[in-house]
Amino acid sequence: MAMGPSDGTPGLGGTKGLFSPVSVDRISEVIVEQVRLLIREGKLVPGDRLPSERSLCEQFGVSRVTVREALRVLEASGLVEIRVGARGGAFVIQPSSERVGKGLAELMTLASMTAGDVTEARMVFELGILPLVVERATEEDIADLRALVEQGLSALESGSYTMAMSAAFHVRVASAAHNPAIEMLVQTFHGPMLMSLQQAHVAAPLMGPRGAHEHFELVEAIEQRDLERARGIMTRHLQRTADRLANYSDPRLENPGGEE
Amino acid sequence: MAMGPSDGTPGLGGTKGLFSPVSVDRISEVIVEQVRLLIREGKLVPGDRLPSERSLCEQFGVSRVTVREALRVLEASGLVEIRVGARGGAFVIQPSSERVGKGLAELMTLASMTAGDVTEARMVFELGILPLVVERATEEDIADLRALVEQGLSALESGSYTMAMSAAFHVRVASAAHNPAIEMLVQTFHGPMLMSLQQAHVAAPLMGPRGAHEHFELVEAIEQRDLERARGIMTRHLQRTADRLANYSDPRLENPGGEE
DNA sequence: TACCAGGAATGGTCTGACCAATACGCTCAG
DNA sequence: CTGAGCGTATTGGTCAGACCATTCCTGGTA
Repeated sequence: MAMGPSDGTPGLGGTKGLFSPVSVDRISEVIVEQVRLLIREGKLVPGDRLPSERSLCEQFGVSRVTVREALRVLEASGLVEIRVGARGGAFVIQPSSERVGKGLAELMTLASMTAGDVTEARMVFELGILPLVVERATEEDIADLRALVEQGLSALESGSYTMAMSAAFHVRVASAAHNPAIEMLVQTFHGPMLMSLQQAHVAAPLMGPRGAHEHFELVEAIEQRDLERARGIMTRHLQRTADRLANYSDPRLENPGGEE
Repeated sequence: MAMGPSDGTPGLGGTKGLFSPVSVDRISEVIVEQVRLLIREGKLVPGDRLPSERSLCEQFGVSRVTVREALRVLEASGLVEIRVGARGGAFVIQPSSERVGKGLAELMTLASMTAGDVTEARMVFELGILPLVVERATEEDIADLRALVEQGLSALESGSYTMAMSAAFHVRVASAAHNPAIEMLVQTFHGPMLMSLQQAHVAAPLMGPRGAHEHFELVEAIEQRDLERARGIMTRHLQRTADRLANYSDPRLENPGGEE
């Protein structure tokens, strides 16, 4: 008999008469908010499993549809991961820098930003963190960077160099600053960058032997803790990227085709 | 009679035998991807209205539940906005810097970042953009900033100064760089910052008359296109914030209570 | 002309069912 | 006793049809 939210018991037991806001809208949103809060408070930590959908229905006093919509939102927000089958369910996950950056990249792609905007912001940031990187890079960081350079060089020879490889290098450099916020942001920058460049099929021209060699030199400078040299190399490297990008008529990211 | 996805017609007409990937999972995800693509391609632009749920059901050949789950994901991703009532439906929205920053702030809050991490990244960025700001700030920018400073001063007198006001000032400064990517990032930084600070009830001590005066001076420096002075002021300003933050035992953002 | 009531469009929710994927445990053969 | 294999229970994914709440528009009435 489909009791709607109009009768006395809208589902969330105990809300008789003392609603806090005006919110009568969207029960699923209330559920989302509750779970979000539990996660933020640490009552739910990554790895924890939420009750099954059917169980949540009972606890919240709502139908399965509503619970499922809430779970969809939580999943889309990157807070939980849903697995099917027995012992499945919604598991709280650790929002990794990678995951976060990816979601943001999606939105940046759609925002009103030009490739030039992104490049400019990138220059500010990647140059700004160099002091930190030069100061804090560990041997492991440098070893990883060397490996990436090697990998890049051989890929370049075989003609299989991709923008993703360049992005990986820059992100790894940033991670040597040993600051999660910085790492995430650099990662974020490369998302929309990649999309734009790959769609325009300009990966190869952007990264010639010269670029690869600059990567090599940069690692060297970092290893020698030579900030000025590192800064010089990075400036040249990014500036060249910016210049080449400009030659592609600076297409808006959300419309890689360009139409002028 | 509830035809499941097991019979010959799993819903999305025309997929007989030529699936591209292995993806048979989650029909709603396919719908999300289609809409996402349409938006990215510009076939759907902000303001456009998607067909009604019932109409989408027919077009996709799926049930309303499935369509609704897809819409939930799109909504959570900040791509559409859903309005009820006649002439309602799902409307494509322009992903504003504000909206994007908010979503990211949520995730940053949960990621493993300390307030110190965020502050450090903020220093790198806000200092790095100063040259752009000093160069590009328009009269309108400066007028806005002056207004914000005024507002801050009077709020300070009446004891009603909030961190949100400080955040608004810094974001407005960043927007004077006239680069959407930069503006969004600064906005993003202030999200988790605010949460952390407000929960710790340290808004007031962080922003005394001295901080307000620094805001004033900064605007002045920008107006005079005096990069060095602006840089000096900003450095002092942020450094002081960082120092005070450190006194609060650098609590992890996701656990403002601190437990050491 | 101005206002208000009714209707139509649309999202929000409910119910109850079935299918698909998965993991656990039991049975039976070796 | 051990291992392989097959059920079976659990759980998410989907469907169908229904009703309610909100909102806008239209047409009738004062």
